[in-house]
Amino acid sequence: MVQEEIRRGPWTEQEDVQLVLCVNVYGDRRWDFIAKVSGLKRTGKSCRLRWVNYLHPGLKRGKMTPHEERLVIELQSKWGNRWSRIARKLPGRTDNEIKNYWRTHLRKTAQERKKAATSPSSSTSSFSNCSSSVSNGNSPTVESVPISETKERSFYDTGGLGMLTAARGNKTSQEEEAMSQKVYSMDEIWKDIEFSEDDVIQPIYDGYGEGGCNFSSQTMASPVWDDHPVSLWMMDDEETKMFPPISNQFYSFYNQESTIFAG
DNA sequence: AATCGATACAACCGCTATGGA
DNA sequence: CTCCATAGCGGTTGTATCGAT
Repeated sequence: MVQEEIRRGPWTEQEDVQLVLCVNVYGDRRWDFIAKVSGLKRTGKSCRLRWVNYLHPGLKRGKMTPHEERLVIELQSKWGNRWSRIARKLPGRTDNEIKNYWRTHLRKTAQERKKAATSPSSSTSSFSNCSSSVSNGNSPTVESVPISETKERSFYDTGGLGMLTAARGNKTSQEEEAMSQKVYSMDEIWKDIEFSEDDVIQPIYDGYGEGGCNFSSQTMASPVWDDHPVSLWMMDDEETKMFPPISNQFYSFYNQESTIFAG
């Protein structure tokens, strides 16, 4: 048996759409199955991660608000590095995002502290505005983290998937220009999917996106299960083969959208 | 204009928890 | 009870981008 090559690295738009379609149809469980029927040469694990951290419609785009920052700091001090737990308190934020955020600030803070230690005169430094409750055994050395002094660009601010797309390939200037005019965000993808599959499956999501990011982790796809209690998961390998990879369906969708994706 | 370091984010890896056979 | 498959979690790494020099 020849092991099929597993793809790694950054996801392409095509893969993203394929995955979204699959999850839309089959739900966000059984990732190995999804990986198989989707035709994606990815592991189930990879699919899940991509979905959870990037494609989930409830994800909030944009940089952390001061309130969120404060919350992260407080919860981290309370619970330590229980990122998934912390993430549950921040609707629309993923554990990965919070983890990365914390790591960045942790490093920043460590540097600041180091600096402060070497120059006593600046010991009060810039952290005086931080939550006072921080600092217990859980968090390594951080006592506080600067809140909202972020001048950094925001990945999501600039178009999320669209920006990723622009960043990913070696686009020609024409393509980049087109991209800048037509940023194809996940929200739009979802709208398109809802539209194009309207008669195939009930839209699972309602009220996603900016402002409506009240997703509780189970909102996604579960309706599919509710509607199909004797689920597709009961297929064995043979049955799986009878399920054409979703990519076939995908291509019809993809073709419709090709002008957007391919320019 | 080129280079380099810092930053932010995506993705992977390894381990653990959980549930079903 | 044990074994196995799968999902989930936390840590780590890779890389694109930006700003400073």
